[in-house]
Amino acid sequence: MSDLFTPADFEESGAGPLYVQLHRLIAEAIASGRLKPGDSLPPERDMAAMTGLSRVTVRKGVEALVASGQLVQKRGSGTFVAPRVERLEQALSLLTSFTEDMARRGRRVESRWIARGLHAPAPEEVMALGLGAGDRVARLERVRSSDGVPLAIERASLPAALLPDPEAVEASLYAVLEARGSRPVRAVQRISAANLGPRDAELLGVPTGVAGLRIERVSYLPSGQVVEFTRSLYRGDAYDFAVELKLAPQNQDNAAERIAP
Amino acid sequence: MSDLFTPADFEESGAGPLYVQLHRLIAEAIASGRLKPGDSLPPERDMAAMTGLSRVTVRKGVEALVASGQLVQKRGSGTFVAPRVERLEQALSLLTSFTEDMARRGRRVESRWIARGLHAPAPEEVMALGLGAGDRVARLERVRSSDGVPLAIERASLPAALLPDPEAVEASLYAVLEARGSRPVRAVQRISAANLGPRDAELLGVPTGVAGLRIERVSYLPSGQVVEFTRSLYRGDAYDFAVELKLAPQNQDNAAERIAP
DNA sequence: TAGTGGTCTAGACCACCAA
DNA sequence: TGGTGGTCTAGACCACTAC
Repeated sequence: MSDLFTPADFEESGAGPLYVQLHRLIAEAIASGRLKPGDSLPPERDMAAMTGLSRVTVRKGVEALVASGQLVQKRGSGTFVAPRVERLEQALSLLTSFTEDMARRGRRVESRWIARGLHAPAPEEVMALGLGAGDRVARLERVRSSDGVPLAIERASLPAALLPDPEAVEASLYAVLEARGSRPVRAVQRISAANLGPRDAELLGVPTGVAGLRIERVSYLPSGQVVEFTRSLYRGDAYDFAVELKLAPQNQDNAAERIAP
Repeated sequence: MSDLFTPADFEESGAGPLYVQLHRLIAEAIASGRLKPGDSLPPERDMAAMTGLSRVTVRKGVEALVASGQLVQKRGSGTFVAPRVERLEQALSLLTSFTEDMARRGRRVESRWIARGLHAPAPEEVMALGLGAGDRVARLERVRSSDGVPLAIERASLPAALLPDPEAVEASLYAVLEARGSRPVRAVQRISAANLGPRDAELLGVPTGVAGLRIERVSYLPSGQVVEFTRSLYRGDAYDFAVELKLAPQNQDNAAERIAP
């Protein structure tokens, strides 16, 4: 490992800014398997000496690899190749709760509550939930983990009429809704990607800037009333969403047209 | 705008590293509307003087906002609040091509070809396409844009038997497949998020590290043969995928079980 | 040409971890 | 206690843009 960055190697490593060259050198070492998960990199000061760069430049070269989750830095300890994270796959075409979904594949689910209570609704919530004047909203915010690994942040808003006592929700929101006879039967989700901000990244235990999957879900009762408006952030490196597509039908009365006319 | 960063403001701006404080200050100014799209920030050297920080620290504070697309930096010109990018929404439950999808909402589509040809398959392609010994693979790599804005990178692999002449593909791959009588009727997609590497970021005209939506699609003929194996990267800030969910049925023979048993 | 962001340096101090 | 990463500085040169 100490022969990773001889000054000679570094000279030949191609064009571009020095920190990009270093980034490429390390990324290739990981991709080729010369650096394996759990391996440690030389200390930053050593890498600087070996390459002839300043420590600031070395850190800049390493930065993107840390941000993308390929390297892990531990203060006081060192820089390591990240362990392989097992990707979980979730089927997108079914309306299930996180708890149910994990249970189905035999995983324990832990929830850490960040906030739980009744509030005056934000304008966004009034819109999404179709609230009237004076209506209150139940908010649930928690970090979902499986086997000790944080996987997602979930921020749910429901009309207080449907969930007057948010404190009653323990593991599964849908279980509580089911008991109250207001389990949703239909939902529309929007999926996009975003870099995690400092707060969200800390909640998920990853560096700021890592790519996350952002999912907005609006769920409906059979009557058409909105049950929940949930914004979730999943770790991009730990989650896959899978969906099956069918050939676009010619008739106009299908789900897609309702979603994106 | 020049009163954004008085030393006084900065003193009160709370705890944490200095660059985080600066980041928060700017982020709040954008969120609150005090900084609007198109507005310019003071030059880095000026911000350093106004806050009492070094320029390196100012750059570090701005960095995350540039990576997440909220700010745009132009060498020789300045730092600006990013224009609002109109988010496009794509329905996930239908099997349509990019070209058809855009046409349906009245948008022009441009494709820039990066590569197009017949090759010996990579192991990954042999697996996904179910190729036999000696089979060749047609590869199509292009950047998809709409109204001049790059939206996605598309890397498609097909059995050469189904597409012996990749050069024949112009705008729509599915149109060519349709003409050859081998248009897919079913597909399975996997969606995740990833930070864009330098190469992909450059193709999409965004900074390295921005969050992108990564989509892997495998499409099938009615016979069950695989038609295409496509890996796409969408700009996370420009694309939403929408999908409608239904209540999970109790029977075991449904799409989700086939996708994620 | 003057001003901007992009890169890079040498050196410093701190917080944290492991022996 | 010694070594690690985390933060920060003052100053330099370059490439590019706008005038």
